[in-house]
Amino acid sequence: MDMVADLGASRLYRAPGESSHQQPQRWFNTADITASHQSNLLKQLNEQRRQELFCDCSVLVEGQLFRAHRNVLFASSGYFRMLLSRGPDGLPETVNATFDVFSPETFTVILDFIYSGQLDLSSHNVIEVMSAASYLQMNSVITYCKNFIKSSLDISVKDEDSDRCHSLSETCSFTSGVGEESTEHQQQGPRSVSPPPALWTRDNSRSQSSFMGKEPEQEGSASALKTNPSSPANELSAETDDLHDPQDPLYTLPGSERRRGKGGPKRRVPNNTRSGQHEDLDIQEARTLKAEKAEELYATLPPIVGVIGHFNKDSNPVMRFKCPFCTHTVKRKADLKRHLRCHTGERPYPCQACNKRFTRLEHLRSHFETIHQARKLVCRKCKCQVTEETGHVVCEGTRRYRMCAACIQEVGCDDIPMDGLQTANDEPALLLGVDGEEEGDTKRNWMVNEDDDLAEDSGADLIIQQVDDSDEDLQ
DNA sequence: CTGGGGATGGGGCCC
DNA sequence: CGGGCCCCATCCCCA
Repeated sequence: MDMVADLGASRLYRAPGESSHQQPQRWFNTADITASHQSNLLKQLNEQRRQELFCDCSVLVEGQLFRAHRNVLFASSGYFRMLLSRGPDGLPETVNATFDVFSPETFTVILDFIYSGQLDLSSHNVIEVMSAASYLQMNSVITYCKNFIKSSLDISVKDEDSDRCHSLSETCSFTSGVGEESTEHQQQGPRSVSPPPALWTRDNSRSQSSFMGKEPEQEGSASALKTNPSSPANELSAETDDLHDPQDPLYTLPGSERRRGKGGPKRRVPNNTRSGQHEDLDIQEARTLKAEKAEELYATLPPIVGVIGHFNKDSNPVMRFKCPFCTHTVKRKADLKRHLRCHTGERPYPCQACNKRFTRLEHLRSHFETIHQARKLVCRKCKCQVTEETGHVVCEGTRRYRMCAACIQEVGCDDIPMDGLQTANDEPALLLGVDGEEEGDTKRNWMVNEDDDLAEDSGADLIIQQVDDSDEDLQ
């Protein structure tokens, strides 16, 4: 057999006995062969499982028995790897495992994935499947679940996200479970044995919407996340925190801004390629979708579970609300809703000046006041107390801070590239609306519209100005 | 390497 | 129930 072409990972081989002069030629793409072989092998194994042929492993989940092959489980799950590789004397003829930390339905989804590569995720089971996958140490399933949740949460439908949506849909190709741990990053390769579910399309926001609306009647089926205090499922919280694309401005990782290093705030690239009318329509549509998706997000979360926290002095039970993602409980439902943002990554409060997003308005306000408004009456250099009159406001890009007159003089205006000295009543540009008109609602100062352009981060610019903050009062 | 300070995030709870 | 305040923990930067 001659190798006639090298196409990267896949190679083309000519069939035996065929010379290059013979026509027509039959080409064998080894990648196709491999995919086909793996697919057939998996089908065979699945069939054997269904007929309970050669099954040497019994898994009991809440009383329901599942039969499987230990080598398949071994190859698919870190948990089973540990379970099945212990003991110097080898394993008995049959291995039994018992689980009470997830439901039989959930394990069915997991097992079907292992044997078919099809992960039957829905908005109602994704949390429990992810929890079970975490317990069973099936990283690829966790990744799929994360992507699924992220997609559910991805309420940003900006054009700039299209490419990411595309890549997301690609990374959510649901591939074979066998050997997944070693090949889960090769999902775009020829190994993919099944197409992604219908919802994973390029425009995943829309498809997700339609998907979400597909199973409203199963609301009650989404049981609360079952956690085992000693189980790896407790890693779920950390795992869930990880699900956010650090590049996604709407769902940045908690603290990811800082982890990203000293690079400036991410700038949005204006899309000039489309007509204004089309853009307006899209923006309206995007806003509608965004609102709908936020509703869907909370509608599809696992039900909030009321648990008895403790007994008060009258021996009456005190109800608390349990987070479906972690073990945290709170007194008030509203507090739980706030807490959930640390799991969902939702950051609904963007800063007008730097586009950094926050989970809470108060955090945004605090950020805006300290970073962009120089509200702290302290000299940044010598830390001495200054007043609004004596503290000169130094602008560095979108950052503003105060320096006392002495420090200003010490630094020397010659050393500071100054764009000019603004008058006391000048509003900094970043506090204006995008079209330059001052907003009547001062809240708009730190809120940014989705279609607003970012304030330019003139990183090198340094402007010293005296500011009368009296009319910058935010509330 | 280390300690201090700033920025940020999250929880409790009051209004 | 949302907004807001206070407090604390953590991370990061810088001297």
